[in-house]
Amino acid sequence: MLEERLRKLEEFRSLGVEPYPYRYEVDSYAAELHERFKDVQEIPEGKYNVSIAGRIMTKRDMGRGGFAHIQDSTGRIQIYARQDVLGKERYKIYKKLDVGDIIGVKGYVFRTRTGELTVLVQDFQLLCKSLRPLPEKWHGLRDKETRYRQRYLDLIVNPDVREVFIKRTKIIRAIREYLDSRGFLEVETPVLQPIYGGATARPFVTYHNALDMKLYLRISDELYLKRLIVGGFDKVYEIAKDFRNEGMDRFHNPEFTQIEIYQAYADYTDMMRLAEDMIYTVAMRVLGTARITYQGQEIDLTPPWRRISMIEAIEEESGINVMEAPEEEMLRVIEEKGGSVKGKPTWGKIVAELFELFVEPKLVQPTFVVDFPVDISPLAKRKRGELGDRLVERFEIFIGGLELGNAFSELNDPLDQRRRFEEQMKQRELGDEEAHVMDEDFIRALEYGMPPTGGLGIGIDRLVMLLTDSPSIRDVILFPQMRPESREV
RNA sequence: GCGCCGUUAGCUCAACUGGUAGAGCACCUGACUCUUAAUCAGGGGGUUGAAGGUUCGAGUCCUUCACGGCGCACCA
Repeated sequence: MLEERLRKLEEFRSLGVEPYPYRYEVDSYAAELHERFKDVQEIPEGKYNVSIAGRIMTKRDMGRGGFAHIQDSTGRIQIYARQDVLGKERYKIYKKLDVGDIIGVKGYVFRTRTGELTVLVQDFQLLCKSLRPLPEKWHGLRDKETRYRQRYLDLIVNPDVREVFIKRTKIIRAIREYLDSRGFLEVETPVLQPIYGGATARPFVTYHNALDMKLYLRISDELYLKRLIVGGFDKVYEIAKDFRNEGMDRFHNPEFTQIEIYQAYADYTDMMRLAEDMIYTVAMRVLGTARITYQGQEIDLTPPWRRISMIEAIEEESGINVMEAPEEEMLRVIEEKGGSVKGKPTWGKIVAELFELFVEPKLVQPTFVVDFPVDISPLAKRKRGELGDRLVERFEIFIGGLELGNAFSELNDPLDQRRRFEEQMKQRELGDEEAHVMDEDFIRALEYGMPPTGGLGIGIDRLVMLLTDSPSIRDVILFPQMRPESREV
C-alpha cells in the first residue's frame, strides 16, 4: 500500500506536480460556507468564488467528473471536478489524487441537484501527498490503542474527538476569564523543585548536571503559591501540569493538569462558594446548561451544592461513630468490606478509608465533603472549636463519582506547620513513602506571616471528563501516557 | 502487582467440535459528466501480536512473553 503511494509520489513529480509545496492562500472554511448559504437555495453559478484547503476524506470519480469531500479545521465540504472545466491534463492529475491527500481548491459555490453545497473546482493544487491510507470511512478508527497512540489519526477520522478537545480549551479559557475578572493573578511557579510538596504522592526524580543535584518534577504547586500569598499577592492561581509517579487508570495519568487558587483573608467556606460558582459559570459558558449527564447519571451543577461532614456521612452510611468507635473495631469493618489501610493505621487513615468504602460510591450530585482528620491533612488549618485537635477545615468536591477538587483553610501557624511536617516525617520513617517531606523555607515564609488564606485545587482533566461525558482521563488528554509500542510501526 | 477479556489484510470484522485464512471498505486496471457507503467488470494484498509446545495437521488447544481495555489493589 505504501509502495503504491510512493510510486504515485514519483509519478506526480515526473508530471511536474510538486507533492510538498510551501503555502496556499485560503479564504474560506467549510463551516463558514455552510453557515453562509444555509438559507440560500438558489446560488447563482460562478458568482461566489472561494479558495479552500483540506484533506480529501471521500472520493467518487466518474468518467469525466467526480465528487469528493474535503475536510478542513471546521468541517467538511463537497467539491466537484469536471474534465471540461479543468482540461484533460489537469483532470488526469486530479483523478490520481488519493483519499488522505491535502489539496487546495479554487472555484465557485453551487448546489447540486440533491441540494448539497459544493465547490466547483476551477483550479486545484496538491498541497501534501499522503503516503498512508486512512482508516475506513464507514466504521472509522475504533481500536483504542491506536487512537491514543496515533491521536493525529483519531483526530482526522473521529470528529467527536476534536469536539472534546475544543471543549477542553474552552473550559480552561472560561476558568481564566472567571478568575481574571475577579482580580486573580495568574502566575507561574517551578516545575523542577529541589523539595517536592503540597500533596502526598511519589515524585519523578531528575538530575541537574551543572548544579550537581537531584530535582523533582512537581507533584503540586501549593507551597510556592502560598509563598506568593506571604509576598503580598492576595489572589493568585496557576494552571499547572503536575507529575505523580504512581499507577495509571481511568482517573489517573502520570502528568495531569491541576488549577490551584489561593485567596487571602478567605477560609474554606469562601472557597466552597468560589468552587461551585466557578464550575457552574464554566458549564453555563461552555455547555449553555448546568444540567449535565455523566455516564448515564443526571447531574445538576446549580449552586448551592450539598455539604456533608465526613464524620456524619460515615455514620449515616455505616452506623459507625468514628469519634468514639475503637480503632480495632473500625479496622475490622474495613477488612470485612475488603478495604485496607497502608503503613501504620492512624485514626485519620482509618476514617478516610471508611469514607471511601461507605460514602464515596454514593456521591453523584455535586457534594462538598467537609472536615477531614488532621493527620492526613498536614497543610490545612485546624477546625475552629473543640474538634480542632482531630479535624481540619478541609473539603473535597465529588461529582458523578469523580473526585474533582480539594481545598482548605490554609495552615498559617508556622509552629503548628513544623509539628505537622515532623509528624509526616515520622510516617515516612514508618514506611509511608507518600508522606510529606519537610520544607524549611516554606516554614520560614510562614514565620514572616501569611494572612488567613483559602486554597482550592481542581483537577482540570477530571472536570473536562465530567463536562464532556468522557469515561476515561485518556479521552481528555491529547497524548496520554502509554507503554512503548512493541510492534513495528 | 492480581483477575477477566482482547490482539487475524492499511481499517472494520468473519472463520462450528483442530482440517486449503475470508468479506466489506481502502488499493491497482478498465467503463462511466450531479455522485454521496456512487455503480459495474477484473486484479493484487496475510509469518493470524512474539516465542515455544501438543498434534499427521494449530487462527483455533497448552505454556511463557509483549501491548491494550475493563475491574481490583495502589493512588487523589
